[in-house]
Parts: sequence; structure tokens; C-alpha cells
Amino acid sequence: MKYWLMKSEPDVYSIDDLERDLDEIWDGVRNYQARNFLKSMTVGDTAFFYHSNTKPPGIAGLMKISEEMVVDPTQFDQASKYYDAKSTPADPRWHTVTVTYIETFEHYISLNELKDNFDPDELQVVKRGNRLSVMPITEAVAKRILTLAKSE
DNA sequence: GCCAACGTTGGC
DNA sequence: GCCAACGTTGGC
Repeated sequence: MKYWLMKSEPDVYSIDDLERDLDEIWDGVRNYQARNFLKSMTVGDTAFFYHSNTKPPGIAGLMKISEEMVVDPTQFDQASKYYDAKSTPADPRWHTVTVTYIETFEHYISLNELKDNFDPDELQVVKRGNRLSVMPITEAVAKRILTLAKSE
């Protein structure tokens, strides 16, 4: 059982969208380090849904991994901005996961609040200049984030 | 809108 | 294999 933080721009796809859809393929990741984390996810893992490029950025809720090693369909879709001409169905380059909605936090945890509570070493998202869109989180840090979400 | 950070591309 | 140019992310 592992814990993750996954970023999405709410203008593109928000936790409200996931609440409506319940399940969604986490497509469009085109960074190898992030992809490798996606490939190491297993069904039942927990992920924090982080809203990036919004005011304020922060953790909006919780989801779980419901399907692992999903081939990202957008890599074969020529109409998609995520189309990858170098990827073939026989040897797909981009794997991801399906996520399932768990809950939206009543208490949205802003990036500033995360910075007040965590060091960049233990929670990479508070590190200045961090651009990784999928990152692992230790169980201890995950528990502290959940405690923050239940406060106030 | 600015810009720091940093990943990717391509010439050599 | 190096590295400059370029593109993208994402906070502010």
C-alpha cells in the first residue's frame, strides 16, 4: 500500500470532474520520471489530488488507484496533444493508471499551508521549482496530510 | 505576464 | 557525449 501525490490543473481536470466521473484514466503524462512512478503504482494505493496552476494551488482531495498499467490511449490519437508518433500499440511507451474518486476535503490544503507543515525533503511539492506531476509520499507524511485535512 | 527550474532536442 | 537553444511547468 503506497501513497502518491498527483497534479492536475483544475481548468483541465479537477476533483469535481472526478467526483462526477468516479473513475478516470490519468492520461497525458509525458515525463519519464512521472511515468515510471505511474508504472510502479498498484491497485489500492492512495493518491492525493493536487490542483496546480490555480489560485491557490493545493491538495483538494483523495482518490485511489483502481487499475494499474493502463496503456494511455492518447498516445495513439493523432487529434490529441499527447499523440506520440514514436509509440506503437505493440510496444506502447506511455502507461498510466485508472483512478477512482474517494473524497473532496472540506478543508482544502493550500500550498502555503503545506509549506508551513512540511520540509521540501519529505514533501517534494513544496520544493521551489518542482515540476514533477506524480510523486511518491511516505506513509508518515500521508498520515500528517490527512490530519491536516481533518483539522479546522 | 513574468520568470525560475529543468527536461528535451539536435548540431557538432 | 557535450551543451546551447528551446519548450513546458507552475508559482507568484
